[in-house]
Amino acid sequence: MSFTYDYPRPAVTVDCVVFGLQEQRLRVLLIRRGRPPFEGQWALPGGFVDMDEDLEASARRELQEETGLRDIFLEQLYTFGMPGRDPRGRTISVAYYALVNTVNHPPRADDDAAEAEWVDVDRARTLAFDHDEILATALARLRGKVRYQPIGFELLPRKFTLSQLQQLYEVILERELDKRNFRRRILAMDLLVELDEKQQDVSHRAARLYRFDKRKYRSLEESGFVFEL
Amino acid sequence: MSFTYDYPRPAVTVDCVVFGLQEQRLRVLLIRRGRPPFEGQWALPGGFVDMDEDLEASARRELQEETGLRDIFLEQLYTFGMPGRDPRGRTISVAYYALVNTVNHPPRADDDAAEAEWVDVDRARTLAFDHDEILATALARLRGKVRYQPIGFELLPRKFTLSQLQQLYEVILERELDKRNFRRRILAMDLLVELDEKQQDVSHRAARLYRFDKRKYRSLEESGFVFEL
DNA sequence: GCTTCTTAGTGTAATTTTGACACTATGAAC
DNA sequence: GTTCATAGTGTCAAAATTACACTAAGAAGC
Repeated sequence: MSFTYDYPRPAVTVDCVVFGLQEQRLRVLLIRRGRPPFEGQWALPGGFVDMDEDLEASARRELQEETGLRDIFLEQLYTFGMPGRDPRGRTISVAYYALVNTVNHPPRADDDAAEAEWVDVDRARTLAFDHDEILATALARLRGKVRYQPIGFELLPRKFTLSQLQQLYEVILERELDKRNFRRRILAMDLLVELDEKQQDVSHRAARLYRFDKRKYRSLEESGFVFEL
Repeated sequence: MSFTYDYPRPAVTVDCVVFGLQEQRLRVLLIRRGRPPFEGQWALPGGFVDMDEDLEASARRELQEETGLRDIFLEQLYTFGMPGRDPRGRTISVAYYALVNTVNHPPRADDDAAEAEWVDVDRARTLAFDHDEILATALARLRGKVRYQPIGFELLPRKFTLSQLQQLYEVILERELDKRNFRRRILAMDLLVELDEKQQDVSHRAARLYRFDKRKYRSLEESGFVFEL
């Protein structure tokens, strides 16, 4: 079967930059390509957009197919369309970035992807296509956005300690934060719920657990509150 | 002539939300469509992406063709691809937003566009396609971005007074600012060059003119400075 | 069970930043 | 020379930010 048009059309794909946190390092989920072009090279998960499918739905479908991830934070990043970025012909890629708690989401290769793996963002290099550039764009976006939108929580388990939260911000922003000042700030926003629970299985004093109250955030947001770290 | 592919492909377009300032109001440049679909309705300038042309180049070409605008601030906004957004069939639109000093850029209808006009952003409604949504997205982006990137200057003439700058921010952010505090802040950033010139042809005390020093901004930016209003 | 080790958790004082606020200066028009 | 419109300027109180160091808890090892 084939499809004919009066004017030439580019192919349209989606690619996803999935960030996760492992061992105090920021990671990105890559797949090893199982077919040409760039067979055997690391690449971002992604694929062609179906004709009757919304762009975000495409991204979610490809993620599920190639890595098993579903129901995660996903947001459009940027659209890359430089002629020549795909050797198969003109291809426009709508890139998304996603944040997951990697403990809940072990990688899993599937379908076209030969292999899926969490890679340290600083070590992910020479990816297929222009995926280095897409990754760099996603990193810049994450570093910018994390400061004025409470998206960092998406990288942590539902229950977390304040130290974990602080480490998260330190890893993303690449600078150290003062413990007391950090706690004062984040608690003053009144977005965290203090739980009646403590960390388990640590060989030192166990820290109190908190969770992020997304509903409270949404309602504060409506009354003009802006998250800012 | 026709073009055939093994799989169906969406059409890809670019659309531009061009903002300008006129009579202390924020305006958007619209064209009246000269052909179906939505013939006669107001729409954003835009059109189909050529096969060998970068996305931003497409946006600039369409802007020039339809409105005569060139060499302006232009940045990618978001990509809209909901099935059904174009009655002619699946169409994905990469939207850009632009900022111009409207004094230098009078509208001019051209080519496919029957008419081009600056419309008050609050009065622009029931545009063709999903252009209402694109405009709303662009407005939100402008309001967000103007606070932490010095892009507002793109809407003013090269030489401007501090009062004009303040009004600009008041219009975009939709709130009043204190004159003395505004001046203190903006001058403290050391991004404006005080010129040896005053306003001409005003029937009251003439204000000093300033210009934005983009080079200084870039160098401060590199050393970690962040613009913030 | 005592010591050690590791991380949790807490307060204050100095400095800086913010926000509120009102009058004089200049220059054109009448 | 009076009127009118906008330009331009400083201070003080309150709030926010920064820098900074010790005690508390609990598991591990002896």
